[in-house]
Amino acid sequence: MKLRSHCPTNYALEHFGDKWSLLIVRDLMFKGKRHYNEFFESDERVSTSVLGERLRNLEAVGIISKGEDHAKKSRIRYSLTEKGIALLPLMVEMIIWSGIFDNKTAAGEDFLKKAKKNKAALLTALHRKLKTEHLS
Amino acid sequence: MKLRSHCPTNYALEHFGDKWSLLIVRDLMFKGKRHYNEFFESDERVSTSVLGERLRNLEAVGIISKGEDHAKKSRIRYSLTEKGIALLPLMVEMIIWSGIFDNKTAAGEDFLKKAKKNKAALLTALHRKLKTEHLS
DNA sequence: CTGTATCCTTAGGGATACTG
DNA sequence: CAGTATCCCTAAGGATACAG
Repeated sequence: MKLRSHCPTNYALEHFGDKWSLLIVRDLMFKGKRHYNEFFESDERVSTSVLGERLRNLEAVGIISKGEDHAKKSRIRYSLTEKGIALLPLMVEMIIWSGIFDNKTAAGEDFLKKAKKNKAALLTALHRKLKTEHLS
Repeated sequence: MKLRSHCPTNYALEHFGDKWSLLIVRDLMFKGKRHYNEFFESDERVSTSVLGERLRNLEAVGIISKGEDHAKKSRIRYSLTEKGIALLPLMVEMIIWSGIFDNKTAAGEDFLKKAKKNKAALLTALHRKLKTEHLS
């Protein structure tokens, strides 16, 4: 990966600075989705070519990993890596920011209330959950 | 602004989900830059056309605002709006994340240490500073 | 089910010149 | 100084078909 600069903001943007990558992270992190077809069916209507490319890229930069589903070996299951799980605080801040400024997003009221009341506790709980579910 | 969905993650991505917008926010937020030529001179080497388009867009979505420089009325000065300043926690989390995983970024050691030691205090201090400097 | 491959169209972006 | 306008090329993305 050749970076435009070594600024930390830029480092992050070169990893996931596009309109699709973090939607996959969101699906893995908050929606319990783990399979290709589940990502494909998300509301934003990604195309197969874009989805394939983003999955490949996220794996290449170490944010997600692929493994076979233990229930059905022909089925591939995606997981967040440690690097991916570490995006949790960033994702939560994104949700909070949108919650403040998007008056149309009624969804997630409960989440926002929790985040406002005790953010640290919410992060700890989610972090533990992700670790047990995604790190083998 | 026509959104692909009303998911909060998507709302945020539709605002600044590209490789350039948050670099401008970074310059305003952490580098004290306020003018066109200063953004243009940043390390990532943005082109004039892209810079112009991004400034226009960030203003259109309410993250930055334009005003004339009180020192020199022909000079335009950019400011973060309240909506832009509210991106502070998100930006800080981005920097922390990159600080963990980018071993080449030695810069900002001091910032990272402070963020780890007492994040809330750092945020409060920066937030106050931004409010006094950007909100007239 | 989990993807690739292909085709085609559109959007992003670099370089440069130019304007108030 | 603070941009816009233009040109041109490449990258991104949608649609569809196909493969293991």
